[in-house]
Amino acid sequence: MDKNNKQTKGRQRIDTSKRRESEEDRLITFSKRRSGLYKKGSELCTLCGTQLAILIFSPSGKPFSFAHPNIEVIARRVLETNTRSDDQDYNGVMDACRRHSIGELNEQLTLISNEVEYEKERGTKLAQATKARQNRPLCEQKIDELSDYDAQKLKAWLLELQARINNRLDELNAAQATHPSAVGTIGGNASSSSYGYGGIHFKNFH
Amino acid sequence: MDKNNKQTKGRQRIDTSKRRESEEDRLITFSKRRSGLYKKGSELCTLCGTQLAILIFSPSGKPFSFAHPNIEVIARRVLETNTRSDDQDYNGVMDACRRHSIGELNEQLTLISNEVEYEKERGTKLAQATKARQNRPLCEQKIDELSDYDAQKLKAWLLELQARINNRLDELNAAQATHPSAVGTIGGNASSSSYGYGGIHFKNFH
DNA sequence: GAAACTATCTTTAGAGT
DNA sequence: TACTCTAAAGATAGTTT
Repeated sequence: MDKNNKQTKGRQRIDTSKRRESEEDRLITFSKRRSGLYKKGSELCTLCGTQLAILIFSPSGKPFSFAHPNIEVIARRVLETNTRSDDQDYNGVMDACRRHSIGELNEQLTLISNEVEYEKERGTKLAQATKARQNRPLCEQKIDELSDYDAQKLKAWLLELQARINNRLDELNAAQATHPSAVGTIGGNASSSSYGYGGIHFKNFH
Repeated sequence: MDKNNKQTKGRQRIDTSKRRESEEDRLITFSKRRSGLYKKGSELCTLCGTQLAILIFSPSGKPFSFAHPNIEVIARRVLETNTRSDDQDYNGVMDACRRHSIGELNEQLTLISNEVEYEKERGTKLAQATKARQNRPLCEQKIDELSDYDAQKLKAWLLELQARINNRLDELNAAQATHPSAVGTIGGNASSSSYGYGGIHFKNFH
């Protein structure tokens, strides 16, 4: 090899504001960067003591997830599903969330997120075993494979939520006459406080 | 300038397997790395055409989120919020977040996530304005302040979900007699698809 | 005290195996 | 297909403004 001729071209710049055209490149990049993202997330957790959940759907629609904490939660769920007996621990997780001043709905969201992840995985596992479920929509798999315990719990929450929403709807109906619909501009108001990477926007809520 | 006299020490290595001891360092690191994580996530979305959601709870329990897609939802909300004329407060609270696209239940998950975030923020804003609501539970604030549109939508989804859950419960009831409780090991099943960084585990669902 | 800077550390694109 | 290697691109810890 010529000394001036580097052994490889090394890392090349790519335009991160464009989708990779090649199917193969996209797959490779997805794999590499997903790992990178998980690692970053993991480090954020350990360095700052945060809790984190990442959900990714690949170009082909495959779901991937990363979360901290969750080994315990997922493990507990597996145990629960297998033996189903401990409300204690289950509620303990919820209480822990509450104590962290995460709002109730958010807590439920996290809970559901876990459901989804767990059931999704279990669905896949079962699918591998039976192959029969493979073509069913993901959402059905998830719901249809909820444990009795989780289904009851989820149902209870949904009922409660629904009641509150119905109240809200009643409220809105009652106030409908006095509710004018005004319209404002986005750009003018949002520009000073919102920004994005590559045209995608995000928010922090303080 | 003398090249040997560096202006700064530049980036120093830190141990990513340990929590930052200093409260201040932790806060700074959290802020910087959260941005970095969002950026990585964003790039992954654009490069590979994936759909993504990230939820982070800061050490103090504050929720942060990032998702792709959903700019439209946010945009509509900004419009809505702008009609209320307290844009200054709104801007002060807003920071950043990104959105792209996702699968069925996850789409709903993101939707709810947005609901939560939006309502939480709006709840806070209103609380600042009126002070009266401040002592009400967050969850009530959120539900009670849902727009008619969102409330209807959320309700519709809940009804559908509920129907599926009821089906599942019926299924479980019917199968109860024939349902032996099989027990499997966690490690055995999960090991082939889970691994981790620094003790935090994640999974891929194939 | 947030934003900018900069030297260094970390990630990763492309190529090879 | 999945690792490994290399060097450039990119992220960021500590500092300065």
